[in-house]
Amino acid sequence: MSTIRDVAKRAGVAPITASRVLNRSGSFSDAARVRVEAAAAELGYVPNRVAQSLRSRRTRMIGLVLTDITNPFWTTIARAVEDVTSARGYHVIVCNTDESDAKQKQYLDLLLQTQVDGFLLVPAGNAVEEIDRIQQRDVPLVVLDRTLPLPVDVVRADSEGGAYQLAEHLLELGHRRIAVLSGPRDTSVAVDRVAGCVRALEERGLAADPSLIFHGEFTQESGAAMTRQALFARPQPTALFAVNNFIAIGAIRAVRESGLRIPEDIALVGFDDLPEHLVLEPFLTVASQPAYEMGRVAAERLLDRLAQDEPHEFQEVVLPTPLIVRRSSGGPVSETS
Amino acid sequence: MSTIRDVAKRAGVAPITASRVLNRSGSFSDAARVRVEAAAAELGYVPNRVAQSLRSRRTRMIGLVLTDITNPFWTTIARAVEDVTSARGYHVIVCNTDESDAKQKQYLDLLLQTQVDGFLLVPAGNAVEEIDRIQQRDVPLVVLDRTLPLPVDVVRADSEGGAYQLAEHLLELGHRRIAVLSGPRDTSVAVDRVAGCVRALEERGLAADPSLIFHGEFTQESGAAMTRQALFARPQPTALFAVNNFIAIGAIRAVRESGLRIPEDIALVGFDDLPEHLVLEPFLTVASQPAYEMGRVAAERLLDRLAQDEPHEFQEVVLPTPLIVRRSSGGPVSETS
DNA sequence: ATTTTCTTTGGTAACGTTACCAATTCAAAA
DNA sequence: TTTTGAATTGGTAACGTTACCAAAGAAAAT
Repeated sequence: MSTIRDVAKRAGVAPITASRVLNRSGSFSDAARVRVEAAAAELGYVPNRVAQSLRSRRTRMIGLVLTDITNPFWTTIARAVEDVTSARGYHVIVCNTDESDAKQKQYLDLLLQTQVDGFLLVPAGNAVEEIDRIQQRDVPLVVLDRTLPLPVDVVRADSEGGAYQLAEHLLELGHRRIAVLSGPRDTSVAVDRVAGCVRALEERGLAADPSLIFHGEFTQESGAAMTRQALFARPQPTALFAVNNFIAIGAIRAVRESGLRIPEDIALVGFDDLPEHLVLEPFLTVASQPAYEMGRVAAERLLDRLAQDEPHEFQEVVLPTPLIVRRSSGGPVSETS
Repeated sequence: MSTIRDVAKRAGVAPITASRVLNRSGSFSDAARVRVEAAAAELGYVPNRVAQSLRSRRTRMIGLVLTDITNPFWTTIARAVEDVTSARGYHVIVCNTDESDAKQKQYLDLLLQTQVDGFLLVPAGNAVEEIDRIQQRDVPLVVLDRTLPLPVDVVRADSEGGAYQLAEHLLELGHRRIAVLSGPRDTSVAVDRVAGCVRALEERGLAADPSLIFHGEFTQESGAAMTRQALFARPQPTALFAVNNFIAIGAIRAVRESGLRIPEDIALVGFDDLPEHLVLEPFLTVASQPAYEMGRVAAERLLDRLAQDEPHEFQEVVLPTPLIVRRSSGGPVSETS
């Protein structure tokens, strides 16, 4: 394969001049430009980004570390990130942690070695140490979706507020026993969504029943398992609150298994809308997170950080989570139910 | 940031010895190993993969170029690819072409510059020239999902066979007027699925009605548009055959718009199952493609190609597309319908 | 005509690593 | 004791590019 040296030789200039022409940097004569461009075309020259990166200390790659790209919420975010970054000449390396601390650490280590210019991270578990290591090395990082007890840029949705709205919606419909099906306790979104729900109850002078708050994982299986437990509670809850899309799907399955109907026998609300193009009959009442927007904003913020050199204030961007009422939450609940 | 030189100095050895210890290559004494490892740990040494790549001419990165990761079919494939390659220390760079030749060319060029070790490509449009360029440079490449008139490794599903089965299923139910909603003519899967359908008709001595074969894009909008046209045909088709999942969803929307019911008024079959975890009520009769398996096999094949040096025979792997019968195809059609 | 300034060009070195070759050490074999 | 061979270690250079510095030439100002 030909190098810039070959191009330069063929054009009768020094390699550095060829470099300047090909990168439109520095100055060069028109004659030089023509000859270099011709030589490059004739040789089918392909610049070697690895060498460029070594010299310039920039790889134009960013690491996108999320939990599971198979979840449409993350898929959409990944797509947004790719759209934004590729428009500016960056490549995206995608990694799935499956909420595992070990995998997360491994990926972050590897990405550091790869010298990615920046990180977009959905922190799994306790990522504080890892993030610290990254910041120590001055690699820009934007945390997505979740908060952490750390000074760091964050782009997320309003989990607490969304949950509050959902709970309020259920309360207005007359529900008083609401089972909350949540995720891992060390994940801010799981905690925030429970908190929003509890606040809605308390603002109405109602106490949240701790035995109706479940913590599991963000999976269908866990959602189904929590639902089965919830249905054992007496008096039985009249509504279920699933804190993410997979948990909601598991809940629906488990409710059906039990022979109950949604919303006639039990109401259900959830978080995260599924993309419009995937769902035929939108059915679930949700607090919808603006996934594409989150990815876009996070990627733009990261690129901004890459461009600026001076240290900066860390910012937290919180996007709204509008309530979308559909059938699953049902009409008002009669007093006897 | 510390380099291998710093580690070596601190350990009192030459850089090359430190390199040998850290990479477990060549030979070194136990004493050297201990000192180098200690030094590396104390300095928080992070090997620079860019420099390694420049020297070794391997980046341990592969490019995954597909049409749109937002489609669950591709999402699943991407996940499989990431699982397989990351287990062997490779990174995946994901690119969305949206079926655009221009975008595809741009991405492939960029990935060549990046010196990825290999390509997994879902070719958009006429990718022959681009692929040629890649093969010219001896970068291994595996084509996913689609065939091309080129000697190249391919991993795909049995489109023709799956379509044949679907058509047969409809014919057995008594349908005679089947509208085929297909994708771009320059995409092998679009052509193959039409062909499978036509073969099923012809084997029963029936002629395919060319006015019932539509070519559009692999999108919901296009699926809906083709469906509207199909419904204008007289006599009206009794069944619709959507060649991919997005087209099927568009078809369902358009049918509903028209006031008809599936399957009572018109039957529908499709290609590509949606992942189980996304669909509450599986409804669509489909030829299901083993997406994860396709991604896995393709990634493994590519990694094998990277490992071997000698030239090899190109292989085409065709995975089965089992028929899954559900409600959307309906029961037998009465003669009068 | 001389000085100043700007444009263009090139030489050298460096980014961090490892391939390649050569030297040294040490133990085992003769 | 000498020889042989294996294990260990290091020096040098190179991967392909561009940053940095300096020089040469051209154009403008005095």
